[in-house]
Amino acid sequence: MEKRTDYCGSITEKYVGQRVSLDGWVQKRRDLGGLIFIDLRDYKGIVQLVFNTDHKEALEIAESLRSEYVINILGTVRLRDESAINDKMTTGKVEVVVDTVELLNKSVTPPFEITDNVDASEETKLKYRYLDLRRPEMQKAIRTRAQIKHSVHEYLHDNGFIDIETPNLTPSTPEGARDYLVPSRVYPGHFYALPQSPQLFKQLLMVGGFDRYYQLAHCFRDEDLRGDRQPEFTQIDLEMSFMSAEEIQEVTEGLIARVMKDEKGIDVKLPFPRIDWDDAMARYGSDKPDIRFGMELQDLNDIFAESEFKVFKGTIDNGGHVKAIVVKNNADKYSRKNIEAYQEYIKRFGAKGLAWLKFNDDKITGPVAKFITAQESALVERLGLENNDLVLFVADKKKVVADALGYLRVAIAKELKLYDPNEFAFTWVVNWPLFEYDEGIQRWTAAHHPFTMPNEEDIHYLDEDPHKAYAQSYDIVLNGYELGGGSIRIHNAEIQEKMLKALEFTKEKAYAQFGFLLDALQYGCPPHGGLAIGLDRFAMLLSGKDNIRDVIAFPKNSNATEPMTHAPREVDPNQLVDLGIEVSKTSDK
RNA sequence: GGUUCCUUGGUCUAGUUGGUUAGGACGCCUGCCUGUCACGCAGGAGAUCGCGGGUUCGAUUCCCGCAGGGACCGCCA
Repeated sequence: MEKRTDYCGSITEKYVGQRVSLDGWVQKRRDLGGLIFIDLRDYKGIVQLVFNTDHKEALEIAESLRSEYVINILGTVRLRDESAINDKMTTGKVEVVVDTVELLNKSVTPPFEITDNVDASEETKLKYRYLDLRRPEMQKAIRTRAQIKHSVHEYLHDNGFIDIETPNLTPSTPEGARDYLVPSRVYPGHFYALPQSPQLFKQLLMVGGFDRYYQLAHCFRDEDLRGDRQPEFTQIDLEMSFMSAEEIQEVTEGLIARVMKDEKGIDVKLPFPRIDWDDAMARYGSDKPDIRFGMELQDLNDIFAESEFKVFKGTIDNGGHVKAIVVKNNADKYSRKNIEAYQEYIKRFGAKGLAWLKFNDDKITGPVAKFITAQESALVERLGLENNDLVLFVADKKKVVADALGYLRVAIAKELKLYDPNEFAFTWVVNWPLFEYDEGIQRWTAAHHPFTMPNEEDIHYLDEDPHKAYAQSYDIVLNGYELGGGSIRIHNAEIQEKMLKALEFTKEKAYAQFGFLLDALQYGCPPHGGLAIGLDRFAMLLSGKDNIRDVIAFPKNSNATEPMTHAPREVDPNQLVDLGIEVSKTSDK
């Protein structure tokens, strides 16, 4: 086997006349008889090889080559004839005349072609992930991810952060996401949990005197998957002592700016805009607003408070909201049928209906127009209606209005291409509520996590009316995705105990679960805070993908299984005996 | 846990009043071809129509159940 001198994708005019040795996979063979062309591929690209009767032995081997065979060749680079130039290839002006070829390995016929325009199903691609990974766009995405990690390590190292690993076998805590449990053999009936995040450990590192910690931490959450959620994922995890929320955000902005520069060549504008959580919900119907376009939600309660239109007035009288978005100059693109399809869709958020009207020739039309004639002029003025505008109303409870209109705003902007898909719009969402009400379990839970510091001026609410408190927490949002989030933590044992009490922890329960933290807070814990950025989502967005599967080498499918290795699998009964575990029949799937 | 859609050669798919030789494209195999790059030409192989049951003279097609897959809601401190 000849030592490789160059990569296929880098052979250009500069190489003309040079003798090269290339390794790669056979992309395509075009056999013209006494002349054979082979496209040879490596991760840098494809170059055309020529086999002809000048080198009969090589030609003979070339006849037997098939897709994905692995070969090494020796040959000479030459310019193609003017008529044979292929503008679609970066190597299209040249070709390599092969005199010697060695077959390094055969391949059976692959289940799908190794190309970016692959038409195989997601399932097939995952089953043959090692082939999927050979595709150029996958190579690019996984390499982008690696580059981001490299930039992160450099930036954080240069800024005095130290990389510390925290345990993966940790205690389970019932707050938050469902844990992946790992049974203990030594103590049957006892379990470790895989970390949902290194939260408590990084706080303890602050107590331990490492005032700038970071880690590319693997995290595990046993919850159902989405396009931007996998059961195991990686966080760029940061924690700092003696820093304010603003200072932590500044460091984070520097980190993001560095990655954007390294990976995309983009100089992002700093600082990123900040928006209060309350405003984000009111204006965008989302705690992770996509600010690349407008179409903000408009509150119309004052206009419709005395309306005869019962649907609106009734909602307002019951403490609900009437809000609308205006689709500018595109009313003609939306038929009654389109709008009813959207109405059907938003029912999943609990919306009972979708009222709408169109504005043309200085008047409103549509099914609800006749009910709101009294408010027409006020509405036209408030919304600044112009010809061919479409107005979509949702009247309901606050959360339903936000969910439904927040969804419609994004879906319609995407449909009408109201933003540049190559733009990267970062924003901070700050000043979150400290608590949120969980309808499912009928109690208040921590909006961020139980170790989040309330705003200074709200600390007194912890004793009086905890649910009025806002928190020193912040999310970093990119193009409508929650890229990361963090907070200033509670460093005072007294406040931490009040917080746990507000969450209805008894003192005993609090100590049983978080005793080590409560203890640590008493030994001179420095003020501290931090945040974590989802590496997978960041890589996904920088790669222009819409699923984090595409930036994870071996991801799970949407049912949290892995079609290639068939994880999770049943285990040998003896393993269960060792662990003192019995699988109940009813849970057997 | 729920809603909804899907499952036909290796891959992607067409297929309705229930009777078809289950059609196409790409891929694969054989032969021919010295300027192809979506090479071309000629020929060929390859499908128990996801599994089980039901209705029917007859089911890829209709019904029920199951399995697998996708999207979404819940869930994701």
